[in-house]
Amino acid sequence: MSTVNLKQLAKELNLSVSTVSKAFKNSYDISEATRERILTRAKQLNYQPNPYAAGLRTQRSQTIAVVIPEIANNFFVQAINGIETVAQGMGYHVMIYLTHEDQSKEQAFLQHLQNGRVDAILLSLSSGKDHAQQLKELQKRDIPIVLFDRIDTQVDAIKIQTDNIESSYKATTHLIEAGCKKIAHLTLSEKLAISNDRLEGYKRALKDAGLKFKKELVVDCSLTKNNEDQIVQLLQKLRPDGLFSGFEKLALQTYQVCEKLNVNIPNDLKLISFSNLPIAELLNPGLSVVVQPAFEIGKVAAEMIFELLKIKGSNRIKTITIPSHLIKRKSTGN
Amino acid sequence: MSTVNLKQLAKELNLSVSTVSKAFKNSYDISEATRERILTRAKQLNYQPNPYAAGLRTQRSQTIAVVIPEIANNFFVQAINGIETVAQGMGYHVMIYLTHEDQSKEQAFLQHLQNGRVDAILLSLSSGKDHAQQLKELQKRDIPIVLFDRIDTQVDAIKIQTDNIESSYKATTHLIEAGCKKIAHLTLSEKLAISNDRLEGYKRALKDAGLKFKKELVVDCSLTKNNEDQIVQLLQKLRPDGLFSGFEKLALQTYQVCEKLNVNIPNDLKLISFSNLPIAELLNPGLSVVVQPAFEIGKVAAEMIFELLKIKGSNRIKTITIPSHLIKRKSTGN
DNA sequence: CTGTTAGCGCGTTCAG
DNA sequence: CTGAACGCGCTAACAG
Repeated sequence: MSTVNLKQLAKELNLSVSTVSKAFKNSYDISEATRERILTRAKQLNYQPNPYAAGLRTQRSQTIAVVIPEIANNFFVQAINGIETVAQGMGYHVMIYLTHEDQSKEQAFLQHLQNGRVDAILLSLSSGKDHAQQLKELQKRDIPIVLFDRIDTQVDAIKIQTDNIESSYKATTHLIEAGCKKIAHLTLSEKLAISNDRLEGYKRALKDAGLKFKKELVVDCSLTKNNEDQIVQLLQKLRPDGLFSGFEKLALQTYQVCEKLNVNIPNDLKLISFSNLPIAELLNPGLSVVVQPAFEIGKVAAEMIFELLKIKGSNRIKTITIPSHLIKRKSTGN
Repeated sequence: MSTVNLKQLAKELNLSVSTVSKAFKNSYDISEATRERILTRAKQLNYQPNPYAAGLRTQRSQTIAVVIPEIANNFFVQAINGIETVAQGMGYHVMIYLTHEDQSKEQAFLQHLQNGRVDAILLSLSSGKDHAQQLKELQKRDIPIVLFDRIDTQVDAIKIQTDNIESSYKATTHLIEAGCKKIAHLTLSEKLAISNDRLEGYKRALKDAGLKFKKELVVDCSLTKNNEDQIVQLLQKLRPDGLFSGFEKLALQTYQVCEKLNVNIPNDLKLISFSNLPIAELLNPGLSVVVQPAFEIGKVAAEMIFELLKIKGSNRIKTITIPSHLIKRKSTGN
């Protein structure tokens, strides 16, 4: 705790608290001379106004919360980067809450954060069941929420996402063009819009290419914790020649499985995945990737938050979509 | 802001504020009956005590700050994970501040954070010049600081790090055992203890193996932003057969350069690096890695913070070292 | 231009 | 067992 406070500083200067206080805010209303004097002494004593006391008065914490499923995920890392950049520019502070894909924890956070600790919440949903109900509760309060990436279509809130359907369509088409006839798809929870959209893009691409959609080629990896087994099953029993993973983590697990099973990438299996691994296109031989504009999404989401904080109330619902980037890898392509 | 406050809740119940307040803290001193009544009604109205008002009274924010150079770095991500885990368990909140390797920004944060916004600071230094002076200033205040990973030997504070010298020794020795005769080393700022230690381990390994240390084989990548050029120079002019990178980012850049220059890893160049990339040993063919116990370091650092917060004042300086893990890659090894 | 006063929402003596 | 009253550090009328 800052040891010197407003009262002490005022006494030092033989001024009243309000005068000193105003010297920091209203540049007018205070003579330049005394203002100078106050600021100098304040610097000397290293006076730091207590933000919470100020916030108590102004009803603002200058803080936003970022609630995300996990942080060991390059998408979220880059998103945080974007968020933090914007927040820093606005003089705001960023709190991080990790739900670890635990929906009850997510709910607890959101509930708790209604207490005024933060002015707004940036939320990316955990892969649990429908969040609509719980989010509607929060909509009633006046604390703004912006959903990003892992959104829920049912909820009326601002949403920032990427073009999941289109990107998935392109990714799947990429595999088809590379000669794949039997393309598997790895996905997370069916309850997430993001999963459904990616599945949808995959389906459409198959359809447009005249390939049949087979349900058994789609593996939902959210239910069990042991996704590896599911992937092993998929590869061994169905022997797909292409695989489109909707999520980086699942692609990485696929790599591991392939190594174990002696499945050669890209000869035996061509792989493409959503991923924000640093220079993924370099490190992953044979892996084409769909790179989400994570930093941008974070940035835009944060900007929306600050817009909302200014125009409190004008909560026109809108969804912003920022396209992803498909990076093709030669070795997959032939 | 939580719409219902203590006063309103008290009025609802025909009780005084203090009674209600005590119902939440002192389980004694309040009859079980009224306590029950209060808690139920509180839940109904979704009463959330304002943490800042409470903190104003108790002089605690229940918040810790994590000040780090960057977040697009797997070490820091995992460290945050560890920190957040511990903090969450303690009911604490975590604020993130990214200095982007900008020392003036770092200083500004540390300065600013003296205002009571956080109870303690977890700090990993940016790669600037000596931090000793600036940190000593902060030592005078009563806000605890724990340094982790990127520490400064000059400062009297608790420090959590890994066994940089030993790990680097092992890593370099690994290259030597793989037959390398001319081993380069990539490092960051000389001002960071971590860089020096890693360099030191490298030197010792060379010495013990009877290899001469050559200054030109060591590239300090902190000064210029275009590290790639430096690496290109190194590889083209000196043609090392082994390379030990002290930092993940530099190893990744080396990969890129090698691809451009058509240098084959591991045939032409054997590579080993500190890295916390997810399953780095899988994704990076030919790359042996030194994996830092990032999560553990974060956890221990956070635990130290909470110990400090309890035993305020007893700031016995100590350094905790947690060993890294060397993962050898067959392809490097022969 | 400066000072007085009254809260922001909560915790905490101290009476009763 | 309960309530009245004060103060945490600061802002914002309102006076002067």
